Amino acid sequence: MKYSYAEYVPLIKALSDETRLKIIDMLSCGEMCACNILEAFNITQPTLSYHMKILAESGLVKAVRDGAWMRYSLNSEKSQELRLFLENLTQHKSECICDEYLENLDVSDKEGE
Amino acid sequence: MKYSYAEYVPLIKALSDETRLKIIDMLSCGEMCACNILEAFNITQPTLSYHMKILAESGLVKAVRDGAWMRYSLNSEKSQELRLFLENLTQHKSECICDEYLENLDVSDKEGE
DNA sequence: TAATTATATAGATAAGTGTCAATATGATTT
DNA sequence: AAATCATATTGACACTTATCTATATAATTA
Repeated sequence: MKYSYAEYVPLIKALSDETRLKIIDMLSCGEMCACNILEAFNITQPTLSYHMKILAESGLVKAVRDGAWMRYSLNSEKSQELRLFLENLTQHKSECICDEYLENLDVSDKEGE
Repeated sequence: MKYSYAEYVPLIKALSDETRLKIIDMLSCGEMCACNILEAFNITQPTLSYHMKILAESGLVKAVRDGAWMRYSLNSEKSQELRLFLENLTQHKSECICDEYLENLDVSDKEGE
């Protein structure tokens, strides 16, 4: 595997918070507006807005303005992409990042020595 | 889905760092000792030790002392467990967390109102 | 036993995160 | 136009994170 790690970090970070995991789970049932989601949590409206921004910027959640409301929904392509990344990452590979690391030590994190 | 969100947060946090993603990728090729992993990165030994502790405590990585060395390997059961959790989380569900949230509002985060 | 090698811990620090209250913006309704 | 409703932004704050240097521990070798 190669060069895509950093790309997935914001995606994974977006999922590394309990509140956001619950929001994702709620959205898996279908589209919801912010006010509906807010009802389900003991957090303030600005805090929810903060979490929704992180989820939307990660690409996991689609955000569409509908008049005064924001309609949020899951981007299932993105979540599948993440699952595939994780599968590939953890899967046993014969062609391996270690080859580069250990043979010529010439990869991003370890520059010319 | 229910009550397991918090349990998965440390697991996901463990993956939310580029260095640790690369370590996981290296370990997907097979068992390695800390000194071998260290060679591949521009970080100090204590920093690697810190990352390995997070990975080991998350359960994603098995750590075994072998004399002076630490032998690290992937716990593929754990990574599969995570992938299944994510699949379940993002999958469309008819029986939904929202039912509880929106009908009786009586779940962990939102106590009695 | 002394030196060396491999790893862990402690303490410091800069940057990032999640939360809130206060306020702003933007859309709808009266 | 004014009031209201839905959402976003700002600034503050406590807490967490990733990193380092210095040092400790633990195992191996000379």
